[in-house]
Amino acid sequence: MTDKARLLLDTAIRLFSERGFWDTPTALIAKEAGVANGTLFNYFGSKSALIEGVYLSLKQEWADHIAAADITGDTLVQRLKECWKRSIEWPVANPERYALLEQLKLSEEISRGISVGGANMFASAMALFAEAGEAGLIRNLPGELIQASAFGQICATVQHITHSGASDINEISATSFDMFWRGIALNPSGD
Amino acid sequence: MTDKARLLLDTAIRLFSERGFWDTPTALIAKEAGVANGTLFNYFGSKSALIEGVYLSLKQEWADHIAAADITGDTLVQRLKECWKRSIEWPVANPERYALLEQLKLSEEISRGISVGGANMFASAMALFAEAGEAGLIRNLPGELIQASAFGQICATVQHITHSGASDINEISATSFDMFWRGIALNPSGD
DNA sequence: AACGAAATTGACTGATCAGTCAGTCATGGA
DNA sequence: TCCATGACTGACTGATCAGTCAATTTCGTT
Repeated sequence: MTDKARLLLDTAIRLFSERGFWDTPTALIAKEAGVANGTLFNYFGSKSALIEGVYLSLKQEWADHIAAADITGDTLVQRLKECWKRSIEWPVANPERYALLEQLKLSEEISRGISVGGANMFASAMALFAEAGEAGLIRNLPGELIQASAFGQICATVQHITHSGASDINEISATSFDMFWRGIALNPSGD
Repeated sequence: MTDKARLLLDTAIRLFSERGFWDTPTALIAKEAGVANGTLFNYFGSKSALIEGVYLSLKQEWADHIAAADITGDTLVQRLKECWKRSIEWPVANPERYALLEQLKLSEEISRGISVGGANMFASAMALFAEAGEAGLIRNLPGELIQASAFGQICATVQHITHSGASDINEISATSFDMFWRGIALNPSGD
C-alpha cells in the first residue's frame, strides 16, 4: 500500500461518509486527494475496486481496535467482557465510518468472497466463546447461533448508544454483555 | 393506491431484488410493468419516491405477517414467543425481499423520517415486553436496550437460519427466544 | 548531463439515465 | 355522435460519470 493509495482511500472514506458512495464521483475523490482523475485508476482499477478497498480498510480498523485489547491474565469471562467492550467502542467512536461499513457490507459492489463473515473481525472473541464452550461454561447451543447472536447483540448495543446519546458506554456495554452471557452461560451468576 | 401504482411497486421490488436498485433504470421498471416510461412518473414523482414506496411496502408486508399472529388467551411469555417466531418467519420465507429491505433501510434514499425505528413494525411485540416489565417478569433494564437487542437477536437468528440452511425454523426460533429471555427475565426457568 | 522507465496528467469519449412534454388515446357524460 | 377530461405515451434532452490514452513530468541510473 503506497502513500498515494492510502491517501485516495482516506479521501474516499471521508467523501463516501459525507455524501454516500453512489453520489461520490471518482473525479471528486481524485480532486480532493490532490491528484488527477486518471491517477486514481492507476491505483484502483475501477470504482468497485476502490469501494472494496474502503470496505476492507474500515473492517481492518475495527478489527485492529478489538485486537488491541489487553486480554492477558484475566479469567475467560473477563477477557470476553473486554473484547465485547472494545467491539462496541470503535463503532461508537466512529459512527460515520461504522455506518459506511454497514452500508458497504450489504452493497452489491462487495463481492460475496470479500464480505462473507462480517464476523471474521471478531475471530479472537469468537475463539474465546469456543474456549468457554470447551471449558464447560456455556450451554449446549449451536456455535454459529452464538456467534451470530453476539454480533447482533453488539450491533444492537451500538445502535442503542448512538441513538439514545447515552454517555456511559462502559456501563451499557457491561449490561449488554450481561444480558448476552445470561442467555448462553450454564451458570450466569458465578462467572 | 391504484392498481397501476401497485403493479409498478411489485415490479420494482422484483427488479430491485434481482439487480439491486442502483442498477435498475426506471425505464426498465416501466417496461417490465407494461407501461410507458413517463407513466411511472405520474405515480411516483421521482425514483427516490418509488424507492421509498418499495421500502414502506416491504416493511408493511413484514409487519402484517407479525400482526397476523394469534396471541389471544395464551400467557404473556407464550404470546411473546409467538411474535418472536413470526418475526423470524417472514425474512426466512422471503430472503430476497428481506435483503432488499435491509439495504434500503441504510440507503440515503430513505429519508430519516421514514426509516426511523426499524423496530416500529414490532410495535405489538414491543408492547408485550413493556407489559412483561409491568408484570414484574423482567429485570430492570433500559427499555430501549431491550428493544434494540430483541431486534438484533431476531435479525441474527434470521441470518443464522438463512446462512446455515437450517431446516427446523421453529426449533431455532425457540432456542434464540430462550437465549434472549434468559438474558432479560427475572426468573427465566419458571415462565 | 543524457537516457529510459515509470508515474502522472486531464481533456476526452461513449454510454447511461432520470425526468420532460407535446401529442395521442380512452372514457364517460350530454 | 361529439366533446372534454385526464391518463398515458415514448422520443428526446441535458447532465453525469467511469474509464481511456496520448502527452508530459518525474525519477533513478549511468
